[in-house]
Amino acid sequence: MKKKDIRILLVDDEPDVIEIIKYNLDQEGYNVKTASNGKEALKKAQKNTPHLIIMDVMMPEMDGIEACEHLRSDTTFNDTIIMFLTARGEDYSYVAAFDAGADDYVTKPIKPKIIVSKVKALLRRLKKVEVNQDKIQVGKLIIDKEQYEVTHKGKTFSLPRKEFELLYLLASKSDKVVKREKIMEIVWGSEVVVGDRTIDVHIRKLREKVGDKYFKTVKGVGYKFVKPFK
Amino acid sequence: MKKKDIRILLVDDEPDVIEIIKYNLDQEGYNVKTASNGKEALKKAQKNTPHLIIMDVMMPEMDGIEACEHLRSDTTFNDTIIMFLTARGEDYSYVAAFDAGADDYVTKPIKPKIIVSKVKALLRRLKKVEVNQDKIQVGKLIIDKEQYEVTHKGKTFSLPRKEFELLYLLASKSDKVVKREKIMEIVWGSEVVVGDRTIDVHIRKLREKVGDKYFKTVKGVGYKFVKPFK
DNA sequence: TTTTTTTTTCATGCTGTATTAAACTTTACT
DNA sequence: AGTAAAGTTTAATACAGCATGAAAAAAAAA
Repeated sequence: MKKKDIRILLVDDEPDVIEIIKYNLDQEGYNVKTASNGKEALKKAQKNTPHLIIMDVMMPEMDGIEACEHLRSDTTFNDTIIMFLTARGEDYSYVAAFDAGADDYVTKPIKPKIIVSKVKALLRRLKKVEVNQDKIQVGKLIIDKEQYEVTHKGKTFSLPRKEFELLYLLASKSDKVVKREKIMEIVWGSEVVVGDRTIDVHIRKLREKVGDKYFKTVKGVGYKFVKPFK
Repeated sequence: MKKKDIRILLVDDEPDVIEIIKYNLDQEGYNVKTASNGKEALKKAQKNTPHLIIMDVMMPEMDGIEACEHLRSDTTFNDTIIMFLTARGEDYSYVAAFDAGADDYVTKPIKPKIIVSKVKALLRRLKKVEVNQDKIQVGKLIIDKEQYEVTHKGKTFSLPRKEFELLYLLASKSDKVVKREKIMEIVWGSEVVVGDRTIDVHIRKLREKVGDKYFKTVKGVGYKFVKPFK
C-alpha cells in the first residue's frame, strides 16, 4: 500500500495542534483528515474507515475515551489503530485509554518527529495484517479469492466464475506455463468434457478485461501468466 | 487463548526492574520469563517464541536495539510484539527504537499500572482474532446473537432463527464470499438436506428486512456481506 | 385444537455466463 | 514460400444460476 492510500484521522479541539501534526504527516505523504471532537470523529471515521486515528483525550462534545469505545465495538474498525494525545501528568488516563482499546499514547507537548516515528511503527503492523493467503498480487494486479474480486490499477471489479478461476490458476503459477490439460482439469474438472476452444475464448475475455500483456500463449502446450515488466 | 498461555519475555539488566514488572505481570496471570541482556534474550526467545517482549534499551553484552533488529529479521517473530523500556530524556532513542521495529516504548521510572495497561492493550489485538464474540457491529448494523436481535439505524427487531443465523454467518465474515456449501453446512447442518433455493429465499428475506445493499451475490459461488460505504 | 409464524418447495422468467461453430490469423515446419 | 496445425476472434445459442411470487409444509404459539 502506498503512503497516500493510508488514511489518517486527526482529532483535536485545538487548531494549533491539528495544524502542526497535519503539516508533518502531510509532508510524509499520508492522506490526513481532521475532526475537532469525538462525535465528528465518529462520523468521519464511518465514511472513511481510517487506518490510524490520532485523537486527543480531552475534547468537548465527546471525549477521546468515549469515541474510542464506540469505535472498538464496531468490527469495521477492527484493524484501525488508535493513538491518543494528552497533557502530561494525567496518569489515570493511561489506564483508561488502554482499557478503552487504544493502541498507543503520546503526551503533550507534541514532538512532531516522535509522532511521525510512532506512526511509521504502528503502520508497520498494519501491513502484516493485510496478508491473506488467498490473495495474489502481481504488479498492479491483485487477485483476491476470498472476495472473488480483481483489482487492476486501483479499480476493483468482479469476474465470472470460470474466468476468475482461470485467472487465479494462471496467476498463481505466474511465469510458468500451464498446460491445457491442466487448465481443463482444474478449472473445468476432469469429468466435464468441453471443447478445446472454450479455454481460448476464456483467455480472450481475460485479455480484454485484465490486459493483453499478462497472457502469453505457448503454442501446443498452454498459457502462461507473465509479469509485464520482468 | 488464556492469560497463562500468553508468553512474555522480560529483558533488563537491573534485577529491581525485572522484579517489580515480573511481579505485576505474574499477578495478572501471564507466563513471564526473564533475561538480563540481549544475547540471553535472543536465546530464550528462540526457545519460547514469546508473544510480547519487554526489553530495556541499555544493556551490557547486546543492547535492546540490536536484539530487536535480530528478532525482526527472523520471520519466527513476525507476530511478536516488542516494547522498549528506557530512561527519560533520551529522545533520540524513540526514533532508533521504532526504526529497529519496536511496537511501543515506555520511559522509566516504571509505573507498574501503566505497564500492565499497555500490555493489555497490545495483547488485545492478539486476542481479538480468536475471541468468539456473540455481538457483531458492522457500521450501523448490530447483530446480537444472545438476544437473536438486530439493530439497524437505531431500530431493533428480531429475526427468525434461520434468517438470523444466515445473517450472523455472513456478517461475521464480512467482505468475504461464503460459499453455498459452507452456508448450508453451518446454517442447516450437514445432515439436513434442503433444496438449494432455500438459501436464496432466506437471503431475500434478509434483503427485505435488513437492506438490499448489504448482500452481494457471487454467482456460482455464494453470497457476501459488504459494508455499503466501502 | 386453531392460529400464526417460520421454513421449505415449486414454477416462472430473466440475466449474464459458458459453450460452440465458423471464419480468420498467426505460427511452425518442410 | 506454401501448407498444416494451432490459436484468435466474433457472433449466435443454450443454459446455469438466481430473483421473485406464491403457496404448501412444518413448527411454534395461542
